[in-house]
Amino acid sequence: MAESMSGFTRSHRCTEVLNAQMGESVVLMGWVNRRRNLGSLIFVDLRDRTGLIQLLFDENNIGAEGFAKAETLRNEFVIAVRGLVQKREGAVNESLPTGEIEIKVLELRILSEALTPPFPIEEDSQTKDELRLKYRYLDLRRPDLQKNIILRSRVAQSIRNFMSSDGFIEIETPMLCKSTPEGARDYLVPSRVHPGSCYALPQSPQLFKQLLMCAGYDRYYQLAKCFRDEDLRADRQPEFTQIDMEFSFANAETVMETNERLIAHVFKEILDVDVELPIQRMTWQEAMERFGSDKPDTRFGMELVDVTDCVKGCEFSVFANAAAQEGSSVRGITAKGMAGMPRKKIDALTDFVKGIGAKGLAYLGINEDGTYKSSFAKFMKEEELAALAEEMKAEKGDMMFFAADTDKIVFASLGALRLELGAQMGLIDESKFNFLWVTEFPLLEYSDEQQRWVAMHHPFTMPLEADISLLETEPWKAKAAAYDIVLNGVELGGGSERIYNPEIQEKMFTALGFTKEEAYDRFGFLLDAFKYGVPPHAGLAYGFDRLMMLMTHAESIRDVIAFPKVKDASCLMTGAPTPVDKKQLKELDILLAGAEIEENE
RNA sequence: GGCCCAGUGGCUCAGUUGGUUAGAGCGCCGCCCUGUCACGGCGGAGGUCGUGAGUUCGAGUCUCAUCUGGGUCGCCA
Repeated sequence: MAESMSGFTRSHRCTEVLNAQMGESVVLMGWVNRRRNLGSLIFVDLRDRTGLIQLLFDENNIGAEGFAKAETLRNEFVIAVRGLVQKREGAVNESLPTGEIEIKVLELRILSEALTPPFPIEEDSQTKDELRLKYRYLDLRRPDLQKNIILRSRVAQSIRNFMSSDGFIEIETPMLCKSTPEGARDYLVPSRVHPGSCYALPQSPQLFKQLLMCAGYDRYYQLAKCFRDEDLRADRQPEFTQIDMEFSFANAETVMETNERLIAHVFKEILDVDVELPIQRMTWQEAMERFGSDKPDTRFGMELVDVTDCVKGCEFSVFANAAAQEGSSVRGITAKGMAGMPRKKIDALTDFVKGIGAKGLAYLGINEDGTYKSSFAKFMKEEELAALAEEMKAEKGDMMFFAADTDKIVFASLGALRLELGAQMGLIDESKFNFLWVTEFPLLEYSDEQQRWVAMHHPFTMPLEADISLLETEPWKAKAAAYDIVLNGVELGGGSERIYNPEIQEKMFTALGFTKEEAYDRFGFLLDAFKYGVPPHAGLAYGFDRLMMLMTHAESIRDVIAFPKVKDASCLMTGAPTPVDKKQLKELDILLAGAEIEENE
């Protein structure tokens, strides 16, 4: 039987009692975290979002009736107590901030009883995600998750404070937008008033923020909800939050400089971490050559080495063929001290890179006695192997791995292998925050699916000034005035200078294979806007969830989002998405393939 | 869409080469206990092994299919 809290006003949260005087009367409310019944003494750890405090129930204080009620308390009951703050008579609990004090309870109200939870409400949950997400409201009671969610709020506040004081205006942009087939798949929202037509949920506020620049708001930012109907990953949800910003009369330099100050501000304020400024910069080309990735984890070395020249004309045809072909190469990485790696493990790594797209993995280990252990040594001369080892800077006891294929596959497989080995060998210092700007991305990339060149970033990305002329001749060689911010090998965010010159924009559309009509059909409102006076502008957007994941050292993005979705984009708690009422569909004038159709209704 | 991993009392797991009544810890229920804090002691309930089919004298264990969750490739301008 639930009791009323009438007459009770909470005086403190649990750990806030530390601010109270000894002997002071307090009123606390919260959840029963654990009870310890000693017979005629009952201890209860009361929990709220601030932590725990011990309650003492003694018949001498609370009376027979109150004590009998205390005996019925179970985990997760919601209770209110009135009592006195006192020093503990027994031992101090060193592991609690409130470990020296307790509340001598004089009055107890049971505000809400609780079923036994389906899994323990405790830190470092071992429970399967499936169950945690079904009962997310219970999962969210766990202290580590509460810590993440509360930290997220603090980070958001810190960002807002910085942006506001740096002259940015927070502006909301629409959730119901125009669908544009470029980019990720849209979530569509059918229109009732316009049968057959749909809104799209925004993949990002990109076009709106550019229009805000046209409108003269100069510096905009927003914590924007974004939606992409693509498959999920450990760091990808179908709906997520961007820290989105745009600057007028600014170039990449200004954007990067401002964001370095933002990052330093947030990391100092929230984590007391000093981010060394300026943040290191690296061109896309350099990132690929050295790390095989456009988002390198610079917390450890094991960089890629190009040995194409070294193996040209050797007898090992896999190497020789790749070395001879334009756009292909042979590259390697050296795993220090791993020459003794068992064959089984090498095979596992080979399977690993095959999963990335490589055809195989060549290895060359130098045993302590100077002999080789290798998948290809028999095809090569002793001096060729020695030259290869020297190029790789490998010594006795080291293991080298090589990939020979198109550059794209070589980079992808060695980049992934490097991360895998780095993790396996324990080379990664998890306490580090290594930021990095990756600049000068290619403007275009080839889409195998669409059989054409598409914008790597988006179609409004400005080419580097020196490359503008390439747009009409060899657009695939053009580089973009785009930049990504990378943290510990995770793409935190990206941005670019935008095209504001209609002639360049037209060339860009041409390079992408759009006719002028198609371009106007999709983006006419933006192109029109640019005719009425547009400032040069540039911007950036971060994945806020990813930022939080890294700041909290969470393993999954789900651990920093209150109500995340699972792999197939459904919500295990609410069951969304669900079939909808036929009446709703009828109003929207839509037929769904999966829905039952009954004509005579 | 492909590949990989997992699914055994409420939770987390063990379960040997297929072989009697499927185990443990925690939790839960009951009794006892005045200084516990992962309280302690005694007793108890609770699972047919995700689902379906197959192989077999016999399946938690082997095979196939399927469902659920996780990871990853494709995808994510």
